[in-house]
Amino acid sequence: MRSATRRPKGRPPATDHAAIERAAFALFTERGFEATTLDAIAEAAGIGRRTLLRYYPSKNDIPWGQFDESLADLRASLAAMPHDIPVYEAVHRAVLAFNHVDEAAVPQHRQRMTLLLRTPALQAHSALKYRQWREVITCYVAGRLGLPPDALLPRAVGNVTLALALSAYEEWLAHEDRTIEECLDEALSGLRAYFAGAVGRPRHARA
Amino acid sequence: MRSATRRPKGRPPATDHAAIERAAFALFTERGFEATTLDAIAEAAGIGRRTLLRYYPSKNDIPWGQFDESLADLRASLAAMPHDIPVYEAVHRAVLAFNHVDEAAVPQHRQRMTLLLRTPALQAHSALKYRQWREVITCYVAGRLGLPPDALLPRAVGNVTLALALSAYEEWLAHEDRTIEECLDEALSGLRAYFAGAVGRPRHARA
DNA sequence: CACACTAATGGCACTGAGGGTCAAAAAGAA
DNA sequence: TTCTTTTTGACCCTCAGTGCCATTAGTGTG
Repeated sequence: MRSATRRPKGRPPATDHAAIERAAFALFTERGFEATTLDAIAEAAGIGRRTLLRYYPSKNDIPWGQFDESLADLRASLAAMPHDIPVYEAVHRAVLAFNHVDEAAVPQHRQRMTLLLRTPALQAHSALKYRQWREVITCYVAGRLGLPPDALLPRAVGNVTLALALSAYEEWLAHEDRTIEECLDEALSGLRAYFAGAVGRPRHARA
Repeated sequence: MRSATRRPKGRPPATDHAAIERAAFALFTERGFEATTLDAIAEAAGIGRRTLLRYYPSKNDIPWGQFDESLADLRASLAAMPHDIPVYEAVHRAVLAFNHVDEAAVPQHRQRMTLLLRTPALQAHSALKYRQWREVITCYVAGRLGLPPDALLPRAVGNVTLALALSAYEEWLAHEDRTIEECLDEALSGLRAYFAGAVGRPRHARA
């Protein structure tokens, strides 16, 4: 049963991230995030509190799971984009691909994102996670435009792309029947119209 | 000397927000934000720690000062915008006005924004402040478009406008010689070009 | 002047997050 | 068995934030 990737040397881990997250999410949904203490999570996962804090640098990082590792996918996806499409198109496609989840995993993803987007402590902490995500976008855009990554435009595109993605996620959470892809598309096209000035002289509708 | 707005009743306050912020910023710049404890700030301000936490709900709120109150200005500024200009133009003008600071106050503003934008704990906490700021934009846009405030487009505009403002601030902080107005203008126009697809086939520049 | 009344203060105790240190536990290797 | 390696978890500490409550410093009244 334990043939694959044979154990290297010392004492084997008592648990893994998946098990901890299962225990943690059960408690979060039961009592809420803030009301769940690290002690409670550790006990539910059958480990010590100190060990729990070795698996995750902070309580706030638990709902994010292995997010940091997944950023490599986003980077790779961007790198694989053809060079003959507009930058915004490449970015949009990569964001769509990055946020695709299998049908079966949708309920878990909804639960996770609900927690992340509706819990104040996590809304705050997430800013630190988003920063890394934005950097991936920013670096790609800077590369495509031949600008340094700390130039205004690439950074603005990184910030704005994140803003769009979060808007789409909020919409997705509020409407059970929608897909993330739909929401992302709508957010992008709506914003393009907004910036083109094609939206916002509604002298006709209402009053 | 104490004629204006005579004291109402009970024990007079031992300090005020301005005095606390002065003491706090001195310590923040001296030792850094994280390394400054609430006890140290309270002592420097000549008050008890418990009292300090009545003036500010948390340590993270100190650098933000009276931000919440200033949101009323943003709201008013938007409400006063003419209805015959595109929504994005109205929003842009209001954001410019909101972020205008007097020449004399620029150094303090730089110091405050540096702290807010470059301190991880504050980057995180600021997300909660930004939320209220975004809501003001979102509600205005929703009103102009005849949509509910929780519709996708108004929310996206709120998120994106914040993203632009933050990008401009980062640029402003990195370049002593620039004004916030310039940076905001450049961010907005750059993004309009980006979304128009007018940017990003730089087959001519370099290689 | 003494006595209420009122609002701000600040001390005390408590919880919970997070980190540093280190001895014990549990595996493989010699 | 013994050595080596890695994880574990106990113990102790600091600091943010909260509830509670007696104290203090003013104002207003008899």
